[in-house]
Amino acid sequence: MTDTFDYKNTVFLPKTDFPMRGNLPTNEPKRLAQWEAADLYGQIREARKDAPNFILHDGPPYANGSIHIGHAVNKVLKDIVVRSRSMLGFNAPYVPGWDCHGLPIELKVEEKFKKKKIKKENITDSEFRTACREYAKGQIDIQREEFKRLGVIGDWDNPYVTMDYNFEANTVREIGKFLGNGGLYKGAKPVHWCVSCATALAEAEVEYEDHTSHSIYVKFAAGEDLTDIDPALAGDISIVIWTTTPWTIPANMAVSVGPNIEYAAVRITNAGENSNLKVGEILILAEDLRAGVMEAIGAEGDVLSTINGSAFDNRRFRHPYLDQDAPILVGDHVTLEAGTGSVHTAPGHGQEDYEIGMRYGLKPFNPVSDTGVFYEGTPVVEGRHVYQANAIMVEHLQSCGALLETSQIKHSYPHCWRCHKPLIFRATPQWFISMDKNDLRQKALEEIKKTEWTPDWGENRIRAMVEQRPDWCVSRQRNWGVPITAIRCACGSHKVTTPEVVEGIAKQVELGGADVWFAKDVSAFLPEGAKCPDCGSTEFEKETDILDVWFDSGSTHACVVEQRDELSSPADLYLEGSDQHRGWFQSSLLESVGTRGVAPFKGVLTHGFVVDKNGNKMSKSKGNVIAPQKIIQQMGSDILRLWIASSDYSADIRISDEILKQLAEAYRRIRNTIRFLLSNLQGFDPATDSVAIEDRQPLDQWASHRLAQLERYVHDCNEHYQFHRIHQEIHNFCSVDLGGFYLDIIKDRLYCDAVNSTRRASARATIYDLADTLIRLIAPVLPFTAEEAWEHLPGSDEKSIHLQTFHPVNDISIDEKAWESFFAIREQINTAFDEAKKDKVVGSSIAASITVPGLDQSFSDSVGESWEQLFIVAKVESGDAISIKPADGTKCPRCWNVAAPAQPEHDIHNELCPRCFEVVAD
RNA sequence: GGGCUCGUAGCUCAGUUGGUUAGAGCGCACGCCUGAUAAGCGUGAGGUCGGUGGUUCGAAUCCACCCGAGCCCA
Repeated sequence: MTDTFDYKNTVFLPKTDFPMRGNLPTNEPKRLAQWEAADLYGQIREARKDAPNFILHDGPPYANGSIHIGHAVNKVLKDIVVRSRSMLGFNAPYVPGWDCHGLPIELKVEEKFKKKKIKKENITDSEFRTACREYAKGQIDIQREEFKRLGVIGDWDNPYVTMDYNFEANTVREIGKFLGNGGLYKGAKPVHWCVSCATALAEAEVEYEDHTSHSIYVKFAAGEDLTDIDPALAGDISIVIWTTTPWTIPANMAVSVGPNIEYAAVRITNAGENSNLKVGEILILAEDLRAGVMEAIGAEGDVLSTINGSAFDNRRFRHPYLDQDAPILVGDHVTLEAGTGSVHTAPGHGQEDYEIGMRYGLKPFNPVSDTGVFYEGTPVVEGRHVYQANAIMVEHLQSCGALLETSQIKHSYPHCWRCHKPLIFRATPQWFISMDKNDLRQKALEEIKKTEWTPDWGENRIRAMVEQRPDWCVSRQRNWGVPITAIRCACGSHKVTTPEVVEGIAKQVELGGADVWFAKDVSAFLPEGAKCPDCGSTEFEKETDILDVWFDSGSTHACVVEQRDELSSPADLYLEGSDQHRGWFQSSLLESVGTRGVAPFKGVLTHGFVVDKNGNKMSKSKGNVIAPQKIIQQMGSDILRLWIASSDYSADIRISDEILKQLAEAYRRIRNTIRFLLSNLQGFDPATDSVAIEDRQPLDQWASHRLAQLERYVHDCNEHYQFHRIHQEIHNFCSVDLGGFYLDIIKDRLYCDAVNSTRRASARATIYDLADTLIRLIAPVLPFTAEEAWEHLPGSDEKSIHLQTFHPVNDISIDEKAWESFFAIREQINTAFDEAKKDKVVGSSIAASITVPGLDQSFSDSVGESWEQLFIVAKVESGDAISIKPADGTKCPRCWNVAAPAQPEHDIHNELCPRCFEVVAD
């Protein structure tokens, strides 16, 4: 009889509908649809409406192209912040946004017209802008779906969009504030200029790439007697400059030398093959660079004398071929890194040249047009393009006797971020936001100090940048953007553009978009009979430049955070990649400080960039790009999110197939642990079946204590944005504390004890806590999985897990020392078991009898478990050493423990152990 | 070239104010179980803490330089 009695049905084996495999790629979209149908985001807002705000303000991605892995990292980190703050009890609305204006979209739209064979001349600016608007809208729709698929929760139906009329109107108001307070001025400065795109570029739009340039050494002859400086300076004297931009020679205005540099007067003794050198003439060179220069120009000479650079201050030298002076300027920007120690200075074509030129009263002279062609009347290069002018200039300088040497040099050179053509520096009329007017720089630095930077080195980084940065050039000579709505009088004054006028313009933009500025006559924006406050004229013109897109996005605190009811300013957190110290963090800071005197954020969090397994950046050419779409399709968003959460974002974040595989394994571990917990909660009702921690079995108290520790740890990590520690700790907890110990031991109770036994009830109550807490803790990182598990948790709120909060676990103190020594013995026993099993002494430990030295019976008593239970063996005896042998006795056919049967004479249940006999015989 | 940052086992991460033979999990190898089973458990092997020099009784931890990588700038 006993052979055939099936005890399996009397054992409470785990059972659950929560599947072992997540099947994420197919299940996640369904879950998204369910959340959307239920308006989960709206539900959360309603649930948290009275809670304190936590405002994470979204930095707008540029509305162009599909999202890449960097977008995914950024948006998921934001989402984890938003979800965790919500579960910490905050009201954390998330309003995503997009940056819509700017050159990249213009270029895309131009391409589209080109493909349709429509010439630029045949479309109006207005039509073009409409096309840009449509294109941006399409891009937003693409990215929105991709972001949603990542599980990012937010107000996707009402995002902010920088091309919305309201946003544009508020941008007009913001730039108007700078105009009103004098922070905005029109000047001419050399700016990075792309002659191909015919526009000025912001620093953020410049990329450095290798470029081969002409390197030239050029003589500038003395234009006056210099013997008062040093008697050696008699005869045929020249100062030698070195430059890699020969095309700027037509705009040369001066030669700069260093104040702390010694210059040698070198008399040529051997001119070698150099046709533009004569024996006896004297060259002025930095002494430290003399040897190298002499070798380069193929000549030999004697040093007659050395003279400090400052001695040449303002002395007259002559342009190599134009009938004009090139005075000597003394400046600290001159270095001995390369060249001759004397620097060709063209204030219209270089930042440093401009600055020193200003000090000496030299105007920035620029003979180059928007498209890079030299203006009419420019000697030698008139009508030629700057790209061609290098060769022309080299030839001309050679023929006029000024060129000493020319060669090719490969170096890093600024290029346009869009068309990748080499840039030039070109002085043009531009609008600037002054860093010093109204103490903008100083105030910004003070606000930086008040902001909480995560990681903390972010503060140093942005401070150094703000300390050094030049005035902010906010002009763009393009179409697709918010106009700088200044009205100019012929006298150059913009004073007619009063705050009232700006507000009137903004009102019109609200109704018709920024297009109205271009569409209407200037009179539409001025009051009747407006007169220039400076000259009394009544003739005005509209400025035509548009704003740098960084100004748009820098204004989001004003156009979004201050505008929307659910948000509040300043935001609690801005969270972006570390490149934004120079980008959005800075433009937002400067805009806000310049208009409101305070930073728009209380805290700033930055993350690193995604790199491949070797730590190298991802690029198409290297073929090491990993697309988020592919990961989602193959593994699911929760895996992608787990990767992001598990990475320490304060440095670069690595990704590879191996790393993803590892995360998939980790996911499985967490999922299966939760599954096991759920499977042992059949019929459990937390309302009636919970057990107070004081009343639980000591072993269960241990598990509860560990859970409480974990919960506190995760809580703390969430507060401090230390997400990777959360994953590490949860995973460890599942593997070591639960799988490797606790769950293994309580299986006996769960499966075999009587349904209503105290010990089983205690374990089930603990398991419920474990499941409930683990599901909450993973929810911000694994929103899909958490929701699915939540549905399977008995007695859980019918509302989404994402409406819940974290809650502390009741804790109870345990004897940590005693547990430590227990685990130490356990480890030794496990090692012994491993050998015993390999030697085939025993198979499973449950059928083994062991001896253990120095057992502390009081521990076993205090834990309320027998040693047999704790070690999961048949018999434990005290002995001199650890030994293992097969256990004597009968294997209970129900619980598989080896023991003496309770009723060997029983008709049916003659092999059952006492516990099982009681349960089965009832 | 400059500023900031990073470099601990194959992978992801710990490592408190410098102090005993540098930790965890995963992966791997070798076993066990077959009542978490396209699961679960155990044991084990892996590191001259990027390199070199220095400070110190003592350095993964402090300093200098170098190498590699990233972001930003020139």
